[in-house]
Amino acid sequence: MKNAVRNIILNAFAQACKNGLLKDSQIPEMEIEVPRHKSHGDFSTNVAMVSASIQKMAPRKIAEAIVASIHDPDGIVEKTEIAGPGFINIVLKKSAWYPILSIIHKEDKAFGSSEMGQGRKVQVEFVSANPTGPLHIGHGRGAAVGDAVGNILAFAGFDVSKEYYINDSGRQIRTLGRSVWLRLCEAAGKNISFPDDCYQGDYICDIARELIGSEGNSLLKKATEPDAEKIALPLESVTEENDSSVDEQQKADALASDDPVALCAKYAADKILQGIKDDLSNFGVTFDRWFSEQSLYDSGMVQDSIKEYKNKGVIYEKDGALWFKTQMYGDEKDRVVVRQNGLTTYFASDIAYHMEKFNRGFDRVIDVWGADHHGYINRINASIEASGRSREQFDVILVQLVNLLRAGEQVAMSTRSGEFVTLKDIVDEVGRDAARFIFLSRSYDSGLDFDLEVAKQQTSENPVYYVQYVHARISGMVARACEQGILSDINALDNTSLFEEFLHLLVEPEEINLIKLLSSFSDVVEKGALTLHPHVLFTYLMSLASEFHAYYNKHKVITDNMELSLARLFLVSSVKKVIRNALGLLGVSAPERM
RNA sequence: GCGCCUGUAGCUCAGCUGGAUAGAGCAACGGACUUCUAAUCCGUAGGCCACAGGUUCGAAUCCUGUCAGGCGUACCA
Repeated sequence: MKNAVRNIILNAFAQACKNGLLKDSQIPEMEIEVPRHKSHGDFSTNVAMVSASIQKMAPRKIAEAIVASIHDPDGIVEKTEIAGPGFINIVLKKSAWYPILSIIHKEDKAFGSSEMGQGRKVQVEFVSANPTGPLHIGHGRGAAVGDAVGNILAFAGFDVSKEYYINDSGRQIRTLGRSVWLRLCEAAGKNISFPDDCYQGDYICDIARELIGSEGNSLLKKATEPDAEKIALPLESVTEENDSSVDEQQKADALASDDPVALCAKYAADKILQGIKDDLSNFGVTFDRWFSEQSLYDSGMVQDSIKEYKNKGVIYEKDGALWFKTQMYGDEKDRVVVRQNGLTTYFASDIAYHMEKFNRGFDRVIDVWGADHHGYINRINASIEASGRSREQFDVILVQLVNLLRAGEQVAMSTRSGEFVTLKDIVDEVGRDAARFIFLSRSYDSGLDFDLEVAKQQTSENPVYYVQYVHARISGMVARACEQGILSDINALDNTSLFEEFLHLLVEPEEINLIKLLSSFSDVVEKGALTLHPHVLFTYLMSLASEFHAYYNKHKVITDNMELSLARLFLVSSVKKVIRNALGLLGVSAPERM
């Protein structure tokens, strides 16, 4: 609808030029917006004001010229007015809105989608938590955001691929192996002192016990050998002993198959990763690809990319280490890619990974990170720019922290001690829908208070029910209409021509407001895709639900008046479809019954 | 010190690619169920949009500075 109005204005502008009412045919960036106040019409444009300097005319004069030249072949404009400093306000006829309802029914699950992305390939990488422990609440927010952003972009016409990057290489995996091995030695009856830098959580002990069970005696036997616990060395020590060099893959030594610590690492990482996959799947999040960091080493991609950047002169040697000239691209200082001891840094594989992403043909790459990683942005930006890609092709979504509360009281969490509330705990306690909806209720630029008690409540304090209730209510109404024979069956609503002749009976302000809101859904999706901010859909859903509840309380849909009932059923059924589509983008279900 | 995010109603936050009279939920107060689901609705009250300058026809929105909070600032991941 907004586009229809835009065309009318653009045509009027051109016509006004042709008639000599305007001097210059140039149209600057202008806006067609839905005004805050209903008294300002259905749409409003600032085109006259922004053209003032080009036309060298007073805004109101320009507005008059445009309004005088408006041609409205479809007869959708009720009236126009010039207001304030030069706004052109446009009021549409009620009849202009009705066709939206048929469009919603015809397009159904595709209503609101667009071709904005023109099929461009976009990758959204999110969660990507290290497989060294279960997902916690922060990962949950990242998962909800990444998944929703991906859904929205896909709906807006991008070719989206969702990806999880598995950090299955390097130091932290070695540490995981050490942690498990030490717990295993402990279980074998040894008295060990568990280092601070190892993973403290109970799940490590569980894995150690499992490992004893599945691997039988061989591991247990090794664990009882004298000094068994002493082989639990950090990655640096292992590689130093083996006189590792830059060209060697750091993982090869650390995960040698005859090393019990390496065996523990492999087992534990697989186990934990499987848990992560299960938790995400329970949370309704699926990925198109799980990408292994180790595979970048195995394929030689890491070394290749280092070589390539060396050739370009952006990687250089200093103090026995290799540095990337990130400072040249706006970072505070240059960053190390390969350390003195020959081990690559995390940055090295990230350079390779991002290079690989673009090599796979993505036009655009979006990373979703926890806000505590923001210091990393400049680095990755530098590597992408140095490879000749445009900065526009890469976005980082920084998701701010989640503050977990229970009935207003902060829940103490410490990853260090291993005492934290996992995503699984939260989903088990409050449910998937409530969790996802709350995660997406606010802009990820802001910190989020997540109160477990509120999320669990089935009251108006909990927004997810407010919206889902609309969907369930309408389902109930449609079912009743079928029982009463007003509709032959649920599918009767798909036959739009049966209803169109009665739509003129929809004259109540609440009805027109609802239709207007429905018609703006595609604008909301577009805004979400443009800004990469899913919470705009949350806000939209809340206003749509609110408008519906108000309507419901004031007017009966099913009445003795058959024709009016049909028209209203067609309206509420449209609301139902849009609610379902919008909730779907956020990964929240739309129940038929509550 | 430097960098990123945030500062809007009592609380939690929308609004920020500049627009006309500042929005919602919760909390508070007063109302509405012989009714298609009261998990709902209607009404009242609540604001120097952190502060100070600037840009312009117009600033919560953009720029600069100040203050406050969170996070970051490794040859860690």
